[in-house]
Amino acid sequence: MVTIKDIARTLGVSVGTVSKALNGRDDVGDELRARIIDTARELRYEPDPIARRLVTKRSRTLGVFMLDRQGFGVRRNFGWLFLDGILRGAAARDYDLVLFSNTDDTRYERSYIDICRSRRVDAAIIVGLRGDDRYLEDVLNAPIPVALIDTEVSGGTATFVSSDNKAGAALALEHLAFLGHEKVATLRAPFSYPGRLRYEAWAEFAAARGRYRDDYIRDGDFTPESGMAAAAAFASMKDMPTAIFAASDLMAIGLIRGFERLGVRVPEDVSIVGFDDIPNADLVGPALTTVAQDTLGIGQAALDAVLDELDSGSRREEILVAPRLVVRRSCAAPGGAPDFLPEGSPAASRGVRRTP
Amino acid sequence: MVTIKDIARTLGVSVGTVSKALNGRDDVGDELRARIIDTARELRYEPDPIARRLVTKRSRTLGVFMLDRQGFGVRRNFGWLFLDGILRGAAARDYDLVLFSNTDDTRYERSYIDICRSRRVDAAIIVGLRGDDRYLEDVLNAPIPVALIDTEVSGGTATFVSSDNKAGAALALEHLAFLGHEKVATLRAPFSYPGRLRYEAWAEFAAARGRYRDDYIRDGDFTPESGMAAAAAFASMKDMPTAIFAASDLMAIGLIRGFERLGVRVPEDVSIVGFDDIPNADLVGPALTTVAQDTLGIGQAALDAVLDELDSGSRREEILVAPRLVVRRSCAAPGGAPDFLPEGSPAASRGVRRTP
DNA sequence: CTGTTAGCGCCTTCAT
DNA sequence: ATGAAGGCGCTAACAG
Repeated sequence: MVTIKDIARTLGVSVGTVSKALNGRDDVGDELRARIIDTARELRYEPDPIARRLVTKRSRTLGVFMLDRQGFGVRRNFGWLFLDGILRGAAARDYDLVLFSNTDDTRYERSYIDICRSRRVDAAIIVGLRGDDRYLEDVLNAPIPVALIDTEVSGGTATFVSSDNKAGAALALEHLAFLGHEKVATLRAPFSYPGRLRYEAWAEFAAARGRYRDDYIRDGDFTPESGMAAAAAFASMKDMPTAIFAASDLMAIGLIRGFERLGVRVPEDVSIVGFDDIPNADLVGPALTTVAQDTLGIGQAALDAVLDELDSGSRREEILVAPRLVVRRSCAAPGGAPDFLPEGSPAASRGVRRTP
Repeated sequence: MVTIKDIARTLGVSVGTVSKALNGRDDVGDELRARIIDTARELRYEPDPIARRLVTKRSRTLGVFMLDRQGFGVRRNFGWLFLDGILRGAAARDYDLVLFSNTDDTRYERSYIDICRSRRVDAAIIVGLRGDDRYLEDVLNAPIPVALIDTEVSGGTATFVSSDNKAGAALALEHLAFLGHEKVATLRAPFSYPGRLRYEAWAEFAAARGRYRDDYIRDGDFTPESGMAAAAAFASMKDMPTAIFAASDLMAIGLIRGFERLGVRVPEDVSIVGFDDIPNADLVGPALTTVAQDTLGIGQAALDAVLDELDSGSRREEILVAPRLVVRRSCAAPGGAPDFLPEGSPAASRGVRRTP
């Protein structure tokens, strides 16, 4: 490992001068600076980040916490998708990421913020924090910048980042309306915060068109099983809806599987639209039309939020990232005509994406 | 931030003694040690990892590289699933993980090993390294312990960790045989190393039973599209196979979608078995029977490998982790009877798992 | 057993 | 414009 001391010695100057030259300070002669930079390159000098952060007190490192009490892991926890955006943003701004997860309880014994303190990370991004978390207080009063993604809580000194759930639901509902659906039901997930927002959008949309009906509301718990149960319930109605807005893809797929089992065709007999755009949602038969969360954008927004706060001290309360509609094959016009999306669709004008 | 200096001062002892006491060295009086530990706790002292690693030259930190030239990200890159096991193992052994990914090229300008050196990480786990990687040489000659997961290369000083692909394929083929299939084709992916192994298992299995046929081999590239193309090819055969072993789930699902479009029913007319158990493979219709990679076990094995090498200096060349068969609904007996798995199935005796 | 001394590699006053 | 010196927080000899 070559150090500034080495380059100082080979040039017969002092380490202080080398440090200044390398850090672009203006109190060093132009000619000397050039020589210093040259030999630094020749010697393949690399500043030691450890030593630097010991004196600067900043680590250029972020803590990322993937909270996952159910132990779903990368495989089944949507929150991991935000990591793409976080990683991309961190790389762009030259920060390192240290990753924590509480799938087991090993590190759950300490508050996330405590972990941050002991690791000397500059800021934290926490995915999936829940309202009853034992360290909630700590997080909301953290002394470092914190962004919360995919969370049911907000407030405190943290920045709340999420999809614009109501806008996203509106996208789906407008699409169904545009296809000609008037009898649009919802499978909601009222126990969760985003679930409630998505439901509210449905309720407002239905009410605005005079189409609000209590019996077009079913409750699920985000699982495919709850979707299958709801399919049976909807199928047994005398006045069955022609389209269903599910508050999550998993439930939407459950609806599809449930209808399939009952001989109800999707999309010919009933259109289904989901929310999230989970991995491989395009591979279930029929490929799912859904509201895609901009996971990349959310991750990046969270990262930018904490780093901006670090740089400028200015904190954002809340960042809502626009989702977009992904039109695939689980929705059709009520008659059973193939799905289509002509110019002028209200959804299209607000960020629709069409995939084969 | 309270330092050892603080606790030394409040106790009227020297920092050296405090350091020793806190690090469990035996050359310090029991009574003094107790008092030191007590006041350390009272002062809520936290050792500064930065300062420590500057002097010890060890960071208790691992570098994890998710290589992903296609930019698939968490959403579509199977390799991310290994992170669960890596995280779990790291938490258990009290190591931190710093995560890198090359979805963009920002950090791709430097060798992964270089990045490790500059970050002073103790060891590295690299997921998805390819044979034509520009830094291959560097990786194979790394001065720190390295584990390679889900990779086409091996050799050098790195530990190679992967699923036992041939054993996994055999599991699938034995299952098909047990169901009564004699005309078993394969959709292979010969351009990849695991793909070749899976194919070899098919070829050996077929040959051993006198059932090897060139026209039961089709080539794909791991995409659903290649599966759909293969479905068309198989469907047009005069002597169509009754079962197909696909070298990946994505291709298996492509086969299903392709057959669906052609009116060939799965599993009534043809059974499909995949490999990997990608997320939501249980949600495609019909739920996919497949060989599940033990992603958790692989991640943990890789982590243990590098840490063991760090501790003991003993390196493993290769670690093969046993996959298991997951029986779902895409396979049936040739006649079209519902799929079943009675006691005594050869697959069952070697780690089958049945899911609804 | 305990204290003293020297750094680890870098940055930053403060002199010169 | 350059150099010398001190220190970030900790560990590791080496003395006593």
